[in-house]
Amino acid sequence: MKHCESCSARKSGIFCNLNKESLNDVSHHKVMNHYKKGQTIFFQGNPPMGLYCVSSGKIKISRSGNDGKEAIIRIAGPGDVLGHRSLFSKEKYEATATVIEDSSICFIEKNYIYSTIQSDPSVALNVIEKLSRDMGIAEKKSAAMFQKNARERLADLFVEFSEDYGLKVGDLIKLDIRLSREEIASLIGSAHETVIRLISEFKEEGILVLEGKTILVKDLEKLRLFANYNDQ
Amino acid sequence: MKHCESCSARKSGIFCNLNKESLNDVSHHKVMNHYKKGQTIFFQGNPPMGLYCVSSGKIKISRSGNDGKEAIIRIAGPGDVLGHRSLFSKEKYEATATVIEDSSICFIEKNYIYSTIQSDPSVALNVIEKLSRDMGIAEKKSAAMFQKNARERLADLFVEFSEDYGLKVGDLIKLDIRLSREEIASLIGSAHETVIRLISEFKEEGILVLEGKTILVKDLEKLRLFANYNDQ
DNA sequence: TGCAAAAATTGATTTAAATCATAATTTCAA
DNA sequence: TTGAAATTATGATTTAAATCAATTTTTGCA
Repeated sequence: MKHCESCSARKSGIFCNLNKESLNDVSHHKVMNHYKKGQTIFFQGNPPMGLYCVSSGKIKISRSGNDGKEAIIRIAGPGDVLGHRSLFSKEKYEATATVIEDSSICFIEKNYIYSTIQSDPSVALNVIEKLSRDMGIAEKKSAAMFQKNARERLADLFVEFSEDYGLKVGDLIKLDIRLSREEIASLIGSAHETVIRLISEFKEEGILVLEGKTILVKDLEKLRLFANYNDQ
Repeated sequence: MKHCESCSARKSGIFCNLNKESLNDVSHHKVMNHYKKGQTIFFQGNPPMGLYCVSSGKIKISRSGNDGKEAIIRIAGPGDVLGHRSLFSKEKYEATATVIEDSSICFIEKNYIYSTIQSDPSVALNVIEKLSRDMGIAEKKSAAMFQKNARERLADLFVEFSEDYGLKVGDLIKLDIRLSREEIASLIGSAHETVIRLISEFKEEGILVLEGKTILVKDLEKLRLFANYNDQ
């Protein structure tokens, strides 16, 4: 069994301030599961029984509309917590979590989470801080859907990906995340054909380089400019 | 000085579980201010010094895009807390809070908030629950911007207003909130002309009744249908 | 390895909603 | 009370992006 103490994802999680002893306690209350690409961790509509702590891999959190159109809320990676929102608001899951890259995810039981929050103010504060940050991101995204056009939203996403999943390859930044054009479209709220067209535009303009279907960023500054300003 | 114990807004706030003694303590650490319509409580970009607790009135929380286009994140009313998100995430305000109806708002200092959260787990849990609920609302809204058209989003908004600000007037529901068409447009992410056109369509279809510029809902069920209700 | 299914691409067409333009109505301060 | 400014309302025009359609490429599994 992998121990929390040695989990590379711990430093950014909600248990980051715990001492060795408390962390050991958490370790004994978690169960680690391994998921293959395509598997579902939880479904929209189900009741939460605890929370999930991502050790490795990538997961998409999505909501399906009544016409079947999927909207991807966010992508979660190592150190991220899943299902906490519904757990704490005492509602059913309002989104579905699907693994997009083989993942190792720890499950921690509801009761244990609540008792830890109540007994350790630092955990409570971490949860509050995390929720607040996520809230800011959600609000920003919601405003962007209205204030920015598809090109700006896509540039936004690629800037974000460069920061979160960017690997240096020569003077390029390789985006180490495999999403279909359809999924990218669901992230920025557009049709997949639009994403394809915009990607080839960015390629024409020397901002992106394509290597098969992986995307490499050639000119991050230009991308940032496109994401932030509205001049065309 | 108005005491928290007698504040009609308390029951829904983050201090709702406090005993008389603790509540008295909160009372002595707050300052109540009165704001006139149009005044600003805090500006996007400023650093938060504490949080605001709405006793009465209504406030709009908005973000301005780089082209000056305003997006209204939400409307806050009695019992709502403002500025907590930025306070807890230790970021600058990412939105501006403007009073749209004369309001009485209590300010509570940052340090006091933090010490209360750390000493009283029930307050921490209330904050966590509130943030989680708000987060769900924000995510739902963000998905709706993509999955629903302007008509559905406007119907959504009026259903929400019926629940939050609806007053029974005969067999109609009067929406007790005064927003310009422009502000309504900024709430659903559309142009104000679109809102005007949709409102008159709804009037034609016998769903809404206009009395001057106040809106009354005549057929809430039909409105719900139009909103394409998708709650869990 | 081959082949069917899925995904990506490109082009043509449509459409929802933005923008532009103008007029009517309301609001509010002098 | 009145007149200018703001808001609401309607119509015409434009446009960004969706949808539809057809082809090529990639993927994964039998």
